[in-house]
Amino acid sequence: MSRPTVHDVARVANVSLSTVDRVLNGRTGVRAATEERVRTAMKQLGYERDIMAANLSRKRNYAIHFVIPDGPNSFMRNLAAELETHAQVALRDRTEISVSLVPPFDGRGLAAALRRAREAKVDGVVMVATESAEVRQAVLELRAAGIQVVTLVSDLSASARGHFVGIDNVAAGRTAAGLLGRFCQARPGRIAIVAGSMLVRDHVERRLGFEQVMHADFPTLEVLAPVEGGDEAARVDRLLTDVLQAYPDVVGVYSLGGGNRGLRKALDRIDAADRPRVVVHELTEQSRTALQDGVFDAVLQQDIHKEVTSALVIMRNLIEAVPTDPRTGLIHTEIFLRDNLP
Amino acid sequence: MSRPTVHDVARVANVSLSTVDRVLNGRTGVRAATEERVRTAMKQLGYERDIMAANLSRKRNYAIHFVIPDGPNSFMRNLAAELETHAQVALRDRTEISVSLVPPFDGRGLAAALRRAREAKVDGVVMVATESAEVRQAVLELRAAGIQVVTLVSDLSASARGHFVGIDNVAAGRTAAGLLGRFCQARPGRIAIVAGSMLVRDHVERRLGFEQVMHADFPTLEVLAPVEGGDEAARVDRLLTDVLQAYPDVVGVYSLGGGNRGLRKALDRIDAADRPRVVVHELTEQSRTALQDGVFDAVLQQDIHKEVTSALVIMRNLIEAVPTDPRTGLIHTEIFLRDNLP
DNA sequence: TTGAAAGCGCTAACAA
DNA sequence: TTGTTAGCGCTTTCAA
Repeated sequence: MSRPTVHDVARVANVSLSTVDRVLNGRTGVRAATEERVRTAMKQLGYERDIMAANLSRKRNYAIHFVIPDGPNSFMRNLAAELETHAQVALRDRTEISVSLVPPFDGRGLAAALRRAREAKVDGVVMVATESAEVRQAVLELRAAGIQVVTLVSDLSASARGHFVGIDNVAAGRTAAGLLGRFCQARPGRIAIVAGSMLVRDHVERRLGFEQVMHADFPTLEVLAPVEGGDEAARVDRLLTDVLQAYPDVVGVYSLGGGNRGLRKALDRIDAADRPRVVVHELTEQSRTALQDGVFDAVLQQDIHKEVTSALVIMRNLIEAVPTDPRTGLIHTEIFLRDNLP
Repeated sequence: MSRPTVHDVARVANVSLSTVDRVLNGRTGVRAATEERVRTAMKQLGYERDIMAANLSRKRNYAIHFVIPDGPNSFMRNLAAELETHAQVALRDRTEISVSLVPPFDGRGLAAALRRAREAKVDGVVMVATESAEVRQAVLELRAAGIQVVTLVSDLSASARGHFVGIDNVAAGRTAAGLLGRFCQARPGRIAIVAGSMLVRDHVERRLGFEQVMHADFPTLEVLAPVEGGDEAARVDRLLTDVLQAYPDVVGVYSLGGGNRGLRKALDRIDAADRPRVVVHELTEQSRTALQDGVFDAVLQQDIHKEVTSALVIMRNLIEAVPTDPRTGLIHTEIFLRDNLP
């Protein structure tokens, strides 16, 4: 027995197709009594609308706009490349992806891009959020215009966004500590932290989680104050080299931002036997090689492909007002050792 | 500009809709010259068939049958629950999911279930494989009957299955070794392995990967021969207790199958300070609690939700002869410490 | 070997 | 307030 259609509902409720369609789509112009009859019929038959047929009829296309930061950050470059790929495939699912790049950490620029998206009358906006009052305002205006909003990678607090897709950065920091702490139990000593900038929310959260667990579970390891390398290789090299000279008993390093090339350089100056254990973020050519060479011990990563896929699924569900499995947006922080490199 | 349709192709090639349809679906009865004209038109227009419209027209329904092990193994219970959930949602995608349970580690029972699925004329079968000649034979028969086969969680060697969805179990074993080896560097000693059964490929592969890395990277740790607990708590408890008594210098345990409750029981009999480091598979109520209590150090996990979702996507693509992004079936082995429990 | 026409489940323009 | 009818892009009889 195949599933019931609008025809079946119409027949049972003793009305025409259009009337069924009207109540189905919440359009006006149906007497309460009639609507009731239709609803009863739908219940009775267990009717569920066939979204694909509906989309076919409507010639429905989902226009989804991504707003992501511009600049040299290799993670964001990967994101852009990922979107390029998805744009092709998504077409088959009646989804048109457009992308605009905005200056990083610039609330005003982001807000402007959101306004442009609203004027372009897209169906949904996915953005890597920067915290700012203007951005929150722009999001409210999008929602008021019936445009769905999803945050990606970086969330927006107290916002009207429909969903967040990304990893839990506090948990990532905690995980780094859980690993590094266990790795370093053979010889107590100090732990160095290399950050990009404490002006960036991810980094702040990662540091927070890291220190939480270090203090609670590995009290014999003393955590030094973070140095800020601005995600620049040369600066990271210089700063870390200074730290390693000032504290010869550094047994572990957590790098929670970019600039892994500089990190590696600094470490290569030390004898292999004396090198600290190292946990870093983001799987790149650099960090992959360093893992293989045994210079880095673990890499934490967020899978951009999964993030974009999830964002698209969530977006379509939001647009169709279909509920989404809450696990869809939850991106697990992946852990790579040299042993499970993809 | 909306995408080209069969009408456009027909017009450009100067043929009728049915002729376009014939070449589109590889049916016979088209002159070579005509077919060529149609193909040229499709190329020229960049035509891509709208699968949703095609399915609507065909009243296509995908009947997909899952065969999974029965018994108390909580990972498999979760899988069953997951399928229950998916069955509801999948209906919206014209997919009917059915499930049959077979005794674990029983090739004959699995083969019988596969035969029944063939007689039920489903479109595809997804199975958690047990290695056996009968199973391989049954798979060949399915394929001969035009039924697609996907293996889930545990693969079938030298088989005709169309795809495998699951984690890379060799890599998982290697990862376990990478973690456990680093965790145990403080005090050298022996490493115990608890397996379920060497009849399932995932367990064999995990052991393989584990021993590879242990021997190569941590030669001071001696790996004992695995004990087979059949994924049963009581047996795991008994076997591990025996091992721990026979070898008081066991500093690490890798449990690559089920029966974590038994594992925990055996460990609880030891003083906290003397307990070995422990890495296990599958996040369950049991293992989660043990992580929180510090009895287990790390849990490797495969996300069942993602696996089922991927299996369905791949299955539909296989049935439609549409290529699948190779990343779809590749499920990352997630690593949980007490610090990143979801 | 080819084509015309009806229909899949749903929507929308137009009538009544 | 309700109904009729013609599609959406594709498949499938049935004729030619």
